[in-house]
Amino acid sequence: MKKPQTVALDALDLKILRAVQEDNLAPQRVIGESIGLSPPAVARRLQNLRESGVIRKDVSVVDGHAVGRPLTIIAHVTTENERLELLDAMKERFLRCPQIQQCYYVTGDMDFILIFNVRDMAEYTELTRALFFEGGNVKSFRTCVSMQNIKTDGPVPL
Amino acid sequence: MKKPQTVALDALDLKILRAVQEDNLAPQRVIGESIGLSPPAVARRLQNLRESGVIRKDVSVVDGHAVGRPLTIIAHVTTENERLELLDAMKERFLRCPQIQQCYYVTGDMDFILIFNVRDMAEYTELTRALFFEGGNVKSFRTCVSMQNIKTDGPVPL
DNA sequence: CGTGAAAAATGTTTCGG
DNA sequence: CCGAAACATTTTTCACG
Repeated sequence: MKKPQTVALDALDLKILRAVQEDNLAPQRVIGESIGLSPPAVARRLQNLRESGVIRKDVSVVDGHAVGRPLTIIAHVTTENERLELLDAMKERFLRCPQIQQCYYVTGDMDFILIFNVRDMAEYTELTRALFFEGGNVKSFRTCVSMQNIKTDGPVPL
Repeated sequence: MKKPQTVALDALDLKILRAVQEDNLAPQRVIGESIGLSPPAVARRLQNLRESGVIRKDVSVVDGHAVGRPLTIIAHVTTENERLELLDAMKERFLRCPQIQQCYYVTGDMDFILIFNVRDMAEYTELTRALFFEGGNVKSFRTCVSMQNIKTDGPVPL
């Protein structure tokens, strides 16, 4: 699974990507029919797209509410010190935390933006203790609770 | 595809969910072996999980860099007026915008948090014009550019 | 509810254009 | 690089414990 910066993608590849971003369990025959290509051709292109890393992975999307984790929380974290080792340590900590679904290192005065998926407020509070207070190198953080997840995991626009 | 609030999930269902959140193309035989279950048993459980909406969808995850959309931008939007119709109109606008990958309606003084996936800054600037300035009902907004996507699309913790 | 073996569908490989 | 046919795997169905 290499990661070349640019892979040549023609119009057919884009159509395939659009299709599998909606449903990657659709038979290649169905995908092929919708874009005018035979199943083997679709298979070959999909294999290339996966091996070249254009398709990073193939997953089921699980509903948080249905599995007892209804809360989405967005946290903004500003760091105390921006020394590289300290930042890397923070990234590692965020990466390891299963309740952190997404983590971005951003410009501006909020250095990290984190998106949590938790059972309830108590679980989040406990996490902030471990991650922000005892974790170190956190100057301040701000918490936003999502009242409505309007859109989640949208496809990459093509 | 119903959406009951709570579905009874036993330990085996959770193991299956953990597996397909990593790779939903893995043969049911492989999943079954890793948790001590026969392929048909895995199949039935997966079908139930999909029909009950616990598994919302099955998708390929596409690398934004590889398809010419390397920029991730987080925008915080505060609304002018919180009348329901106006908020709904905004949600609709954000939903329809393909470059908006995620949209949350949150507590606090930032009413919306948006995550964009765009080609370059010019595209984002153009979008802000259409969505925020000409769109109406936006009091102010703040832009954060992601310098590093530490973690994206993590699994729901189980 | 899980198991095991047939049947149907899907995915893969081969080969000729 | 595509497509048609042969081939291998997987998914599904069904009878049974």
